[in-house]
Amino acid sequence: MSEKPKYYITTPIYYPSDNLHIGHSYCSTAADTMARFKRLTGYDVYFLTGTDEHGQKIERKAKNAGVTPKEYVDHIVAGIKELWKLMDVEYSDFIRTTDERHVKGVQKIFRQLFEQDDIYMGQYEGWYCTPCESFWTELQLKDGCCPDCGRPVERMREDAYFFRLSKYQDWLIQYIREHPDFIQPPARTAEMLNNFLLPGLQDICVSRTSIKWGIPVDFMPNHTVYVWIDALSNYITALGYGTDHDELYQKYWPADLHLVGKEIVRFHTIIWPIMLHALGLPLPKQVFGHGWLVIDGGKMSKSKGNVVDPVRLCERYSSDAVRYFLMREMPFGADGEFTNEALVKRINSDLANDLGNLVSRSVAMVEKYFGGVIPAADEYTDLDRELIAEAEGLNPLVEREMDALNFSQALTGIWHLVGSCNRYIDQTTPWILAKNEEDHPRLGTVLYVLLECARIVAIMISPVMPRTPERIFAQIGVTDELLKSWDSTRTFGRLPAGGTVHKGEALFPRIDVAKELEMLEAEQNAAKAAAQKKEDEAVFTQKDLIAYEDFEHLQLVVAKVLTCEKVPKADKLLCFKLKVGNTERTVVSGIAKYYKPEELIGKKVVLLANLAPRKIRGIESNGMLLCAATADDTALRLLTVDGDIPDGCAIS
RNA sequence: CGCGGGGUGGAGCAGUCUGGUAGCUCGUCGGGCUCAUAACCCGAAGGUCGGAGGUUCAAAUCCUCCCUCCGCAACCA
Repeated sequence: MSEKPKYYITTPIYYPSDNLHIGHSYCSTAADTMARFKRLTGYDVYFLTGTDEHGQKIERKAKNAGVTPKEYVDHIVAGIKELWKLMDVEYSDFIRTTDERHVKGVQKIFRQLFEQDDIYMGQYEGWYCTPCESFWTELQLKDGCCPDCGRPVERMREDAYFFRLSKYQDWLIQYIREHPDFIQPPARTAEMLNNFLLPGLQDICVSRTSIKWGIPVDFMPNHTVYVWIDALSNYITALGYGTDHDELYQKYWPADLHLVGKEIVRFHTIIWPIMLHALGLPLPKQVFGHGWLVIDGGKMSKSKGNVVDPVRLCERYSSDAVRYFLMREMPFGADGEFTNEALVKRINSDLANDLGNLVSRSVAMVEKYFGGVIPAADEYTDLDRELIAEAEGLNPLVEREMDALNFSQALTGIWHLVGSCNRYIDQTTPWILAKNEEDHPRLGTVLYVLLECARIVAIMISPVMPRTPERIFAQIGVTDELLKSWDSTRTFGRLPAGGTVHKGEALFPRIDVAKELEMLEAEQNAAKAAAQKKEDEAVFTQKDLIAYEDFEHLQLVVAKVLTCEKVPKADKLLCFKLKVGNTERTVVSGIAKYYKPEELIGKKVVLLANLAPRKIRGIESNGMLLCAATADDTALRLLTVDGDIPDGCAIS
């Protein structure tokens, strides 16, 4: 037996803080499509997916839900596995970063990097909250105090591990330049070089003591391994790297393709290659950053209530239809707009009208004119030969496009053949041939050509649509596994005459677009309303009690906005000139997203007057304007004073 | 002047690297067919290719400047 070439493909490991949305399905569908294509074309494929379960956000979510972090993620992960089953995402392995094998692997990697001095002990400066034993960065602080308990924090240094990215910077720049295919699409290469690599890499802090929900450094257990060191390692820990059973690692590493979203290309093309190189391991052959599914021109977000649920779509339209839409509608590297209308129209025109109807009418004619028995082809005419040439040309075309991850182009090519078949029927008018006995050999040829084309199409679409091919085979009477193989599409005419066709249900029933959209919209509005309601019922958690004197420290006053303008080159900042009694002062506030400067002039607002001054974007800000905001910052309103009262008045 | 990507008939996109009749899908209008899932086939209308300038015999394509949208980065006391 000849050894099959291997192909190792991965998805990112998803963050199970919530159920996954259609964007995650997009990535996994692409990976699965590629995996299926490679299997079909003779590769020994290993397809890895999983979940990245550590970190503060999950710790906090679990706390809010009143369960342990592990219990929390177990629940979400179960849902994710169900989703992949529903969508026919057939992975070889599913790794969770809480798996024992992963934890052990990461600890070993961390230790090795430390022992060879690529990770070193350094000092991390930040703000420390003694009661909470937590370190916070400047940004995490809330009103200069601990975001958890609200108590004051103090400036402290703590020991922390750092990873020497800087040491490998020049090597990586050279590697990327010598391997132009490493980062795809090519625009991402320029982005990485210009934005991160050429300006110079900083060593990054790779351990935290403030985060408990993570992998402890085994030789210094109060330190937790930084999330990206943890997460990226999954691609090799899943293969048993560093254990006594590393057969999979030996066989499949390096990965042929890491499929990732464009937002994490950076970690996969900078930190990960440096980690691997430091460990003396080969690099993945390619990292492909795909685009996002956007809605109304923007990201999907929970709080906007516009998150598209893949489960709902698959249940309603079949996973094959959803997978087809995702792979066909937009070029893989670029962002693409997701709309219900586009989805339903694609299903109708491409799947129901073009493909489904083609199979249906072809099979119906064989039943009608030949009693369901597949006729033999007679002489081919030029018209036949033209169609046959297109069908035979599909194999190399699809192979080329799929290898370049141009899913959309591959499908376009396949559908061109479907269109040609429909045209062929009109050109050959089989229903007229059927009227004359002497035309029956010709009629048989026409129908044979159509069925054979249907067989080829069924095989071609199978990586994208795993279920539909069997339904087509059943209708056109293909039972022999050899006739379902990729190689069998290279030469036309493999379908044996004499078999029987079976007209079944419509492959893809036509959808009433207007009705469907109305229904989907109603559903979406309900979801939006639910999201809104959830927001309104924001969880309130009482912080520790404080003494009245603590409150007295805050000097709150009424201030009148004299002028207000945008801070140049900062899209969140507004700069205010405020009148406070007989004084004036400048305050900078990050609320430009929520207010136009001119609408604030003259307003009486609430100022925290005795906050220590601070330079922001070169402007000294003296105090802080009080605002109310939702937890996710989708809505924010300034506090203003009700009625007429002079500025400068104290607030208590 | 932080980095990157867009702006092409009503909608969504291709074409731009390698200048030379502006293409595809959907929609609209007209026609044809009746094998088929009111499906299929043919034809038509509809574009100063974001704007201005330049190079050229010739620019969606190359150069310069500008406008605009979207990400990333920065910024959020």
